[in-house]
Amino acid sequence: MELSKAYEPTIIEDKWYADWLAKRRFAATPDDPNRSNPYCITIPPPNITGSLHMGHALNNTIIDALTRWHRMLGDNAMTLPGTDHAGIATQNVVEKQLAKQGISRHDLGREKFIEKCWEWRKEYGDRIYLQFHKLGCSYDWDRARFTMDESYVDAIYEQFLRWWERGLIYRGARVVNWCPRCQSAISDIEVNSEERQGKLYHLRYPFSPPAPNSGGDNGSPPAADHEGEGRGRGDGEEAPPKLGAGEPTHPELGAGNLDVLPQDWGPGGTYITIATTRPETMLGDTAVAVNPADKRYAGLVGRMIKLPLTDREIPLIADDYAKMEFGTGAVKVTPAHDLNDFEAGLRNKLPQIVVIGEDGRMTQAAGPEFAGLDRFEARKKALERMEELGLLVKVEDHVIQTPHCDRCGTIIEPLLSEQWFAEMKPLAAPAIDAVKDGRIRFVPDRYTRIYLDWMEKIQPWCISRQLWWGHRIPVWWAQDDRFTAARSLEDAAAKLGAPAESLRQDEDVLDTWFSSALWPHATLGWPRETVDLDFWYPTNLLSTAQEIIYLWVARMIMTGLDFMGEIPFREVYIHATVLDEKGARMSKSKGNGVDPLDMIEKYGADALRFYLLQNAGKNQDIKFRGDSVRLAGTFCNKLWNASRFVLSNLDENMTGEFDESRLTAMDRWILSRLAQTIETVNTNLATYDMDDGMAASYRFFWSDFCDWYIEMVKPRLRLEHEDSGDRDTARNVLAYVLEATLRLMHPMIPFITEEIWQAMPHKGETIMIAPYPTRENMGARPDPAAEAEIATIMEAIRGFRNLRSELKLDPARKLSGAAVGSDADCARALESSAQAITDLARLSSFEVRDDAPSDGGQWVGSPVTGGEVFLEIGEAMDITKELDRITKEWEATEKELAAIQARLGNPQFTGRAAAVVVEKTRAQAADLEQKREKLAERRKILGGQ
RNA sequence: GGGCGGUUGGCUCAGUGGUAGAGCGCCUCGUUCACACCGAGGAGGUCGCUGGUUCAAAUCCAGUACUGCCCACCA
Repeated sequence: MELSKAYEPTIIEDKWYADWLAKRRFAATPDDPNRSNPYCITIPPPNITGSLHMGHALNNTIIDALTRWHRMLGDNAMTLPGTDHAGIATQNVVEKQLAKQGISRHDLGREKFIEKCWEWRKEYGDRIYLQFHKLGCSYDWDRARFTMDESYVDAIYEQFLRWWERGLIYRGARVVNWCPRCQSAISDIEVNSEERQGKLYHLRYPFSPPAPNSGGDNGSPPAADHEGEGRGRGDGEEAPPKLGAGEPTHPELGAGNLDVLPQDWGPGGTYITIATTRPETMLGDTAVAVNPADKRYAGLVGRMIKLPLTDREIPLIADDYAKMEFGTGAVKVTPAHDLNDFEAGLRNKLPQIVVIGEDGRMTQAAGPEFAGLDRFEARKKALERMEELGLLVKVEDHVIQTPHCDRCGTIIEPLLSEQWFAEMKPLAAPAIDAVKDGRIRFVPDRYTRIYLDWMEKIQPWCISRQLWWGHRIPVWWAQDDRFTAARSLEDAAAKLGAPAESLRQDEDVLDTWFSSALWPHATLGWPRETVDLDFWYPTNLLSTAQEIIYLWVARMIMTGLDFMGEIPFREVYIHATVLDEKGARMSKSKGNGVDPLDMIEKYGADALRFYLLQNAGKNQDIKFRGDSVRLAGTFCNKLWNASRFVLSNLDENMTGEFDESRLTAMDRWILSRLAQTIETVNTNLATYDMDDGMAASYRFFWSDFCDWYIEMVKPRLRLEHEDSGDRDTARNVLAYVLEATLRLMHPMIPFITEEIWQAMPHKGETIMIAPYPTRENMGARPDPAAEAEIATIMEAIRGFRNLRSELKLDPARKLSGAAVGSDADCARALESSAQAITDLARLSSFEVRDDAPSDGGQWVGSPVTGGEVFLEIGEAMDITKELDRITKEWEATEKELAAIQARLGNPQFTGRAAAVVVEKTRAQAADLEQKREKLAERRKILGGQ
C-alpha cells in the first residue's frame, strides 16, 4: 500500500468515516468479553436550532479524543450522542420561519405548530449528526437520543410524578421572569443581567390628609414650606411651577442626611418623595416603604398616601427592605412587578395589582388612561403626567442592571403569575456532599467553588413555560379546579374521581432543562433497569461549557443522586470558551462566528482537532485563530510526508521488529524520546492537559523524529549498508517509531493516522482498536546514556552549522571538519556518529583527532561540551573576522562565568542553597571555565591578546 | 458589589524558587532524491506596576493597574 504524493484530508476523512461507520466500529456492547472496564460519556446534546459552532467542535473533539484513547486502552468505551428539543429556542426559530410566510403559530394552532417543530427537528437533527461525523466523532449512533423520544419522555414524566408525590413540585403565584416576546416565564438562570445607562426618577407621592380622629399623631410635619405655601392650589389642580435645577426642592436629600426630613411641603398637604427607575410600575404600587430605623420618617409610618395617577390610597409602611442610604430612603412597593416588592408585599399583606400584562402592555388595572399602552410608552406618559402635576422632582443618571431574556434579548418583565415550581433544597444537599467529598471532581478545580456557592443558595426552580414545543406538564384539572399529576388522562380521572372527558391538561410545558437534567441516566434507559444503565452508569466524564454549570451540570448531579442513588459522572471537565481573534465572544448577531465545517473543508478535521486540542487545557478561553488551524494542517502534512519517506524505505517483509543488541546510540535515543513522549501524553490525557500532550507530540515528531532521527539515519539507509544488517535495524526502528507515533496520536487526529497506519506494517484491522502505547505495553524506558551521547552529536553538528553561518561561508562549499573530544565519552560519541555528522554538517570529511589543529590561519573552532569542533577553511579565512567572533563569544562567556562565580563565592548561597543546586552550579562554572580557556587559546592562535 | 481568570519577545501561548522557552511572524542562507505546508542559522523580552519574603522571584506573599468571565433584588 502506498500513500498518495499529496496529503488531501477531505478525501481520506470521508473515506475512513464511512468505513468505520459501515463496520460499526463505534458500537459498544456491555457484554463485550474483551472489554470489562466501562468508560462512558454522554455528550451535551446540542440544541436542534441550528448547526454546531466552534464551542461544540472543541468539546466534541475533547470528548472524542478521550473516548478513542480509552477505547485503545482496552476499556469498553461508549459515548452516547443526542440532541435537545430546546423548547424556547426551537419554538422561536420555527416561529421566525413561519413569520416569513406571514403565519403566526396561533394561525396554525397548537397541534399543527408542533408538527412544524418536528419537521424542523428532522431536518436539523440530522444535519447536526452529519457535522459530528465530519469532525470524526466515534460516538455510538445506535444509542443516540433525542429529548422527545418516547422512552425519554417516559423518564421525564416519571421524574415529574416522583417529585410530585414527594411534594417537591407545587403550583404558586409568584413574580417570575416574564419574557413578553417569548410569551413565557423563564428561570432565573436564563436571565442575563446587562448594565444600562438609565435614569432614577424622584417622584412625589402626596399624603392623604390625616383622618380627623387620628389627630395628634407625632408625625405632623414641621411648618416649613420650601415652595411657597399659600399659593392656594388644590391637590393636582392647576399646574405648579416647573421644578428647575436651582429650585429649593430638597437638595439635602439623597446623601443619607438623617437630620432633615425628606418630605416636601406642598400646597394642600405633604409629600413623600420616592425614587424609582421604572415609573410606569407606580400604577401598581400598593405601598411605600421606609426603613423602620429611619428617623426621618419616624411617626409617619401608617399614614396613607394618595397614589398619583390613580384613585387609590396606599399606606406608608416600615420594612427593612427599604435602605436608608439609597435615594430618599422611601421606596415604592409594586408586589406584582418586582421580586423584592413581591416578598415585601407578602410580609406586609399588601394587595398585588398586575398593571403590565403578558404582552408587555398595560392592563385595565392600570387605569383607562394607560390601559393598552406598551410598558415603555407608559413610562413616558407616566412621567409626563407626573411632571404636569409637579410631582416629578428630579431625574438623575443612574446605571441600572437590566434583565434580558437569554434567548431573545428582550427586557424581562417581572410579572406575578401562576407557575409550577420545584423545591430544590432537599435535592441540593446530597449534590453538595458528592462534590465536597470528592465523589465528583471538577476540572479545573476552581469551578468547584462556583458550583458549591450556587448550590448552597439554591432557589426554587420555576419549571413551567408557556410554550407549545416541549413536554406538556402531566397535570390535569377538573372542572371544579382540583388538579393532580398523573401518568395519563385515565390515571388522572381516577385520581380526581371525575370523568376523563371533563378533565383538561395543563397548558404549560416543562422547562427544557427539566428534561436535560436527567440526561445521563435517562439516555441509558432509566426508569427501566437496562443492561446499559447497569454497566455504564455512573458515567465517567461530563465535558461541557462553563455557562451551563448551573443550568445543567448541577441539576444532573441532583437528579442522578436522587433517582439513581449514585452520582451521574465522576469528573466534570469545564472546557474553555472559544472567542474570536480579538477576544470577543462569538455570536450570531455579531457575525464573528467561525463555522467548524469551513475549517474542516479548508484544512481537514484532523487539523481543526489538532488546533483545538493544542489549546485545550485548564485555560478559561481560547482566542480562535484560523491561521493556527492552517499551521496544524502543516503538521499533518509533515506527518504525511515523513511517513511517505519511511514507507518508501520499507520492504514488504518489514515488521517493525528489531534486535535490541544491534541498536545504535541514535536508535536508543529516539526510542528513549518516544518512551518519554508516551509517558507524557498518557499523563496529560488523564489530567485533561491536552494542550501539553499536543505540544509533546508535536515536538517529538517534528523535531526529534523528523529533524534529527530521520536525518541522522539517512546514511544508514543507503544500500551499501545492507550487508551489515544495520540498514534493516534502522529501517525497522523507523517503522516501529512511526507506527507507535500513529497510535499515540490517533485519538487526536484519527483520520490521517488511520490512513497511514493501514499502509504500514501493523497488527489488527483498524488503528481505532489497536493498543494505545503505554509504558507497560511498549516496554521502553528512557535511556539517559543515549540521550547524553546524542546531545553531544547534536551540539557538534550545531557547532559546524554555526561556524559556517557566522563566518558567512559559502554554503555550497564542502569543508573538512574535525573534532577533539577532550573527554572520552565525547570522543566516542563523535567517533560513532562520524557519518551522520559529515552528512548533517555538510562536510566533505570529518575526523576525530587527539589535538586541536594548531594552524590558526586554516582552522576555525567552536567549543562543545567535553570537546571542540573545527572547520578547515583554508586561505579563504578572514582572520580579523574570526578573531572578532571569538572575542565576542569569549567576552560573553566571561560575563556569564563571572556571575556564576559571584554566586558561588557567596557563603550565603553555598551555605543555604540545596546541595544539588550548588553542585549543579559548580558544574556549570567548570564547563564555562573550560569553554573560556578554549576560546582564549583560539584567540592566541589567531593573534589576539 | 462579590468571586474567578489573564497580563511573559510583533502575534498566540508554555514555564509554581536557581536567573526566560515554543510555534508563527521577521532577517540571512539553501531548488541534492519525504516535505518550500521544507531545511539551516539569526535578531528580538529588565516576564503589567509597587513593596515584601528568600542566598536566589516570571514563579511565593501583600497591594495596585488594566482586561475578560461568572454571580448579585439596592429601588
